Amino acid sequence: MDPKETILITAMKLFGQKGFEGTSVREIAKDAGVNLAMISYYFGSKENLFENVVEYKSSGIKGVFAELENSAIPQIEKIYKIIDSYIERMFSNPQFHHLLHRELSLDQRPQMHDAITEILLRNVVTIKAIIQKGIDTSQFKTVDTELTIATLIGTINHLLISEAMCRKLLHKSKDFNPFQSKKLKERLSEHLKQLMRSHLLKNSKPQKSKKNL
Amino acid sequence: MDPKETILITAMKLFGQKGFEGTSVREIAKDAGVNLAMISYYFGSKENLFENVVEYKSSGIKGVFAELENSAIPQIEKIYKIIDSYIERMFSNPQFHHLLHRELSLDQRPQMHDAITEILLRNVVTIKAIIQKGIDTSQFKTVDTELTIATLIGTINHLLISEAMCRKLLHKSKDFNPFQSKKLKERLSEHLKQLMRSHLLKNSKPQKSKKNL
DNA sequence: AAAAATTAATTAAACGTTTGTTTAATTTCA
DNA sequence: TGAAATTAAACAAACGTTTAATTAATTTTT
Repeated sequence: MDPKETILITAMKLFGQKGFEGTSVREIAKDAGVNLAMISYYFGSKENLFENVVEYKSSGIKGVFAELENSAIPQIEKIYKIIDSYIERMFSNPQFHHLLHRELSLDQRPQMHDAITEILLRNVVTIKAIIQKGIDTSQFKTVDTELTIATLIGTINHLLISEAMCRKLLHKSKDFNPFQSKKLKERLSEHLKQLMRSHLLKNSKPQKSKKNL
Repeated sequence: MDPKETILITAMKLFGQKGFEGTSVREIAKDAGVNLAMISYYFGSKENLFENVVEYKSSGIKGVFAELENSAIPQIEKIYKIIDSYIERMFSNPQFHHLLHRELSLDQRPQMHDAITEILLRNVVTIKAIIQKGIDTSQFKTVDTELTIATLIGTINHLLISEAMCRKLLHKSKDFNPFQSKKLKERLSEHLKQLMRSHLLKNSKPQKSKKNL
């Protein structure tokens, strides 16, 4: 395989697990099975490798909600799709999300903050427009759109902070692997949809789920 | 001042800003105005200093909700108090929260994960009991209590991840300091209370705020 | 209460490793 | 033959920690 890409993937894994300062270039080289000097040869410096990792991994994250904005379905259903899309994406690579959040919370490389916030907030404009349209067309109550978005993303994120905390919060045993649990994703989806129905819809009947089928 | 405490406070500040691996003991010593060897003398090792920092800073965080549990006020008002208490606490020391979350997301010192989750989830049992009692006494709808807690804490946390992202999410200019903004705390409090009203209360009329006074 | 003895606190210097990066030589491939 | 890729070795700097010597504070003895 392309050694450059191997380095990127390995670096992403180790930076995610151990942090930037906690990972040595020797470790990356060894794990990737390439010579130490190859990293400087391809990327110049450790910091530049890091920037390349972020760029490489984020290039796959597209603005998938743009088409949703002008779709004909009810606004609340667009919210449902956004919820499921976010859950899917964030659960599919928790380590990369750790890396991004960790970097944002550090004062070490502030020049990267803009790039990372851009990645994390890539779809916020679209979501905001969808909620606002819901309000304008009287489908939704008047809510704080920006903080509603914080609630959506923040709830998902809170479960992804660490496996240990997620397990403790949900009272699960050690053999429960939260980040790979399909059940948890479905439970989270249910919760967020119910939450957003109550929060956004004007005549929000407590729409019961599977229980009374 | 007591040099031991000076070291703890300085270490907490630098670990919060630059991470554990990103901070050298020489830096801590210099910033604290003590000799380098004093850190080993008092704390034995850098890692032990880190554990002492977490212990030192978290000893102040008490379970203030215990008394609330058996209070006579409506359950939803207990939720209000919890919301304001969490906002106040988390906004009062964002850096320490960064430190805790960062440590949890790392594989570096897993022996600390239990201690940190204990700190972060210290009041979860109480909150859960309050929501559950609300459900049992028919004040609240049937909700996912655990994920409701994730929503509460996760929403606040999402705004605290970084000043840069918070500003971008709220479309504020660079001179806006989110972590010290009283207005933002009030706005967040309003949002979460409205959210929890809709989510929890059975007959949730859109209870308007200041706007129509 | 003063002097001596003992413990604690503080210091500068050095320890051996590990760090990110570079060099210069070698191999690979077109 | 020549450019690109890969290697082992070396670089200086920074790292956490320890040492041994010195000063400060406390306790014990007279």
